Amino acid sequence: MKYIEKLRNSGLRPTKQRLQICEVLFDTETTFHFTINDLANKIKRQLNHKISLATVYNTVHAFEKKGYLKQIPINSNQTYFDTNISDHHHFYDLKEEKLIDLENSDVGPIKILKKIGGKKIKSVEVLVKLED
Amino acid sequence: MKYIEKLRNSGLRPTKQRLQICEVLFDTETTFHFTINDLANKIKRQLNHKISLATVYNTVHAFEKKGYLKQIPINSNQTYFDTNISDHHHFYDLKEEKLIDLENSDVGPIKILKKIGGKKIKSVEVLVKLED
DNA sequence: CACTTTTTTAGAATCATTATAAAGTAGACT
DNA sequence: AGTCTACTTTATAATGATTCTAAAAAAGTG
Repeated sequence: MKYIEKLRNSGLRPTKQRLQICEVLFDTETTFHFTINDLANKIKRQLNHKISLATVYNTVHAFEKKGYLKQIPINSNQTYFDTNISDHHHFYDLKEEKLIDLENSDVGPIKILKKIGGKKIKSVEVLVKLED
Repeated sequence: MKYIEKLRNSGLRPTKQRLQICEVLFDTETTFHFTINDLANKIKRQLNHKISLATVYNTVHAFEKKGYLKQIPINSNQTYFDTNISDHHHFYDLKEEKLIDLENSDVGPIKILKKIGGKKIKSVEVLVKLED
């Protein structure tokens, strides 16, 4: 199985649950956005059995820490994650409450002119809110 | 009192609590970032009495809806607000867990090349994460 | 297999936020 | 000032996402 190596290399034991979550997250044509709840439902639908919610939380956080998922900075009562870990941005459709990817190439280059002493820029994320 | 008009013009009755919250929020040299909890504490400290937490929530949301406050898009267990309602951005210092303003003039112009049919851009917000 | 460490799990705990509904207040009109 | 109505405030309860707990299960090692 192709995810066993990946997990081992990250120092994560390739357990049944983690491998199944990998399938649901990464065996897809396209990347997608999700909340923990979305993911738990998708797992149940797709694998026909449930994985404990605590495990889903643990796994998503572990994957995020390892860089296999990204959190999307947006204000919502739930946390949104993205399986697209490339350097990119988001539209947020306020009416539909839906996120849409915005590739880096669709945003002109961003220059941050202000510097903060002793700190390095880790990421630059753009959120474009849309209305009708 | 200078906030009475402002509130009335927004269709908000100028109640004692709202006026006091206006003082705490807007009678300052500089703008600032806060969570509801920060604000509730600041009120208690500065006015020497408490305003019900529910009222603080109600008022902050009312002010945000009217455009007197902005929510800052960031992932945290609490919601961050900003009394700086000018078009600007933020640094987020991951180590200190602190927000720092980033004026529009400190960010090169941002061009959003992708268009979404029937939707207008309401805002463009940049979050720059900082590490050591 | 025996042993240690990590992981999973159900359920409880936490904590920010929102809802409720009763009491208080503002504004308008006499 | 008094009356009326609609809006506000308030304490408290309810909600709901997330985290914690600690016991059972599974993985890795020899």
